[in-house]
Amino acid sequence: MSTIRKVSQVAGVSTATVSRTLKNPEKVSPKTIKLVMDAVEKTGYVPNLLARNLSTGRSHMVVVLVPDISNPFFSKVIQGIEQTAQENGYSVLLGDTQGQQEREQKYANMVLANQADGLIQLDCSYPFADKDKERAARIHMVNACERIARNVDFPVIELDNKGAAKAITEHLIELGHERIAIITGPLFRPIVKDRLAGYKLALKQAGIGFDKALVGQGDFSFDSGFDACRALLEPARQCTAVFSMNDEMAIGAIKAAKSLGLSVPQDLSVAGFDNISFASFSDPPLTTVRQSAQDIGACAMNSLIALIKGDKEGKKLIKMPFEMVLRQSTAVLRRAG
Amino acid sequence: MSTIRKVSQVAGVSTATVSRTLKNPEKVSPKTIKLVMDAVEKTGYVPNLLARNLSTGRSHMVVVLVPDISNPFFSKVIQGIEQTAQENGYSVLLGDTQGQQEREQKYANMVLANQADGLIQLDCSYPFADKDKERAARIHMVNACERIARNVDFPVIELDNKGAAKAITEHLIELGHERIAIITGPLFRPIVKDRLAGYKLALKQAGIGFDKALVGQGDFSFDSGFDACRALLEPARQCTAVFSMNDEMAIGAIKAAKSLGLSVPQDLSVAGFDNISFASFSDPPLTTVRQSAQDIGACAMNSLIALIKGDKEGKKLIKMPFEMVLRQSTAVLRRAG
DNA sequence: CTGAAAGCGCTAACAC
DNA sequence: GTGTTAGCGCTTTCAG
Repeated sequence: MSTIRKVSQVAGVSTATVSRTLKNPEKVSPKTIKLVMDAVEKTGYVPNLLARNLSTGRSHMVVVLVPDISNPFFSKVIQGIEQTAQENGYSVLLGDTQGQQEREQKYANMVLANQADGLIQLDCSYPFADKDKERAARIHMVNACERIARNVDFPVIELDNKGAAKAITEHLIELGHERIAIITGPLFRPIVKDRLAGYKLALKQAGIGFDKALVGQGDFSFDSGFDACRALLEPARQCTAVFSMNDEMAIGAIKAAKSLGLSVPQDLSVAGFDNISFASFSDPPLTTVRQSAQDIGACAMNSLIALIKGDKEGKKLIKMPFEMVLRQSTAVLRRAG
Repeated sequence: MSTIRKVSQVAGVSTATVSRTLKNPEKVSPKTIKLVMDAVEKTGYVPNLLARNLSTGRSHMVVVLVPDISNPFFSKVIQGIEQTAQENGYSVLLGDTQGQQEREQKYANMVLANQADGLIQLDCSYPFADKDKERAARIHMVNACERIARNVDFPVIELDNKGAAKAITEHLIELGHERIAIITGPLFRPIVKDRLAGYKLALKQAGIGFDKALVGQGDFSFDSGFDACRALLEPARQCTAVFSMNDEMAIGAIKAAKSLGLSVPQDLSVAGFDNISFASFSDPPLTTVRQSAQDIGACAMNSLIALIKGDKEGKKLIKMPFEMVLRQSTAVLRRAG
């Protein structure tokens, strides 16, 4: 390993000059620059970032807490984060937490330990231990996708979940459906509450009563969508459409319908949420709500960078736009008899 | 920020003792430990890892180069890597390279700059610039999923691609198929060559001639699978089964078949590769080859840790086992007339 | 425009 | 067992 000292000796200048040449060449004379660059070349010098980081007190890293990187929605968000980080000279430390508090805290502590300059939390939990709360209040953190359930105050980047859920429910209503079931995620999660609220609002505005029997709960997995839908399709519930809070469960729901001999969308309309890449390749292709996961990631990273740079002005709540994607899994209600 | 010095003052001991208490408590007397721990508690001390890293020359980070984190197979591999890293005190620096050499080099240079202790490359390219080759030879690197195409010498963790492709082709042959098409990925990639070799070997052993007209090329995306399959299904080619080199393309192929009015598996058997989580929820559920992405990731990380620790003994080539997953997208050939 | 020198906060010999 | 001390390699005032 050649160090800055070796370079300075070879170039016949001080280490300060080498450092300046590399970071602020405009403050160095051209001939010195050449001297230094030649020495760098000759010695094969690569600055030791550990030393630079210690010296400057910045690591140019951010930790990203994600409950499950193998979830296609989150992996897109991460992609957006990584891209933006990269463009701004930051690197991403990946913390796949599996929703475990212990792992969240371990990663979050890297920020307290100066290993990272900031934190993006994609889950809805507050990642610090109570004993660290005071210190944690001074760190840079943004919250994306989910909103931290606890009463803490960090920038949030999220979808207009209520609006989007309302829009997709209205779509089903416009198709003539009234017995519209919903498959939720875990009810403690803010986004689930928001989406449920949007669903109820749409029903209410259309003068359709809310029926608890049409609410099924899942956990955002295929299997849970399948199971929930099987239950919802008991004849007594007379359900003709299902709105699922994500695409995986919607695909599970389609499978459930088929397993009961029903066709989608003739016998049952199914709508999803997220527009994961698989949505257009399901059979039938899935009607869903598109939210740009990459944009959310990019936006979250930009907010974090602003915080790190000291912008106190940044918006505290950014709502990302959504877009309906109408495909073939929803259709006009075929009235019986 | 309280530093080790402040803790040492509060505790009335030297900084060395504080450091020892935190890292090698067995070398410190119980009463001193208590003194120090109380001071740590009181000051809210968190060791500055930047400083520790500089001092020890280890960052306990590894960079992972992945061509596309939103690919469900890779995201599982990363999950395996992250899990194992975590268990061993390492963190993962995510480098989503999009296959761009420039980005690969940027991330790879973090290892040269001491920002990371090692590197896992999931793509088939050599991530260092030629001018850095000499220095790069001394760093710790392992190669997983893909094999670096260039003639360099690093541990490789890969699937038995040839064997798996042979097995799945044999499965189709056993079902009575002889006109078996194949949808490949980019031909320069070693895994594609290996899988193609396995396919050819199976045909040969069964006495079936290899027909170039039954080879379609894709790029591992849904759409490319769709397009390739449409072409392969021209009647003149008389193809009755398709083996696709990954599941996404296989699902695209199923869609292509349906779009031509064919049923899967009655009119066309389709087999995939990878067993991504969607595979069991496609319609029909996909026959495929399971490779445990997480195990590959875990194995890669373990190999890297061994390298970092100085094991020169480690295996240079680890072949991971595969497993056939028979579902409903393949069936016995229905002989015409 | 350049150099000397004092750190950044921690670790690790080496003495005691 | 514990303290002293010299770094790790870089940045950054402050003089000149």
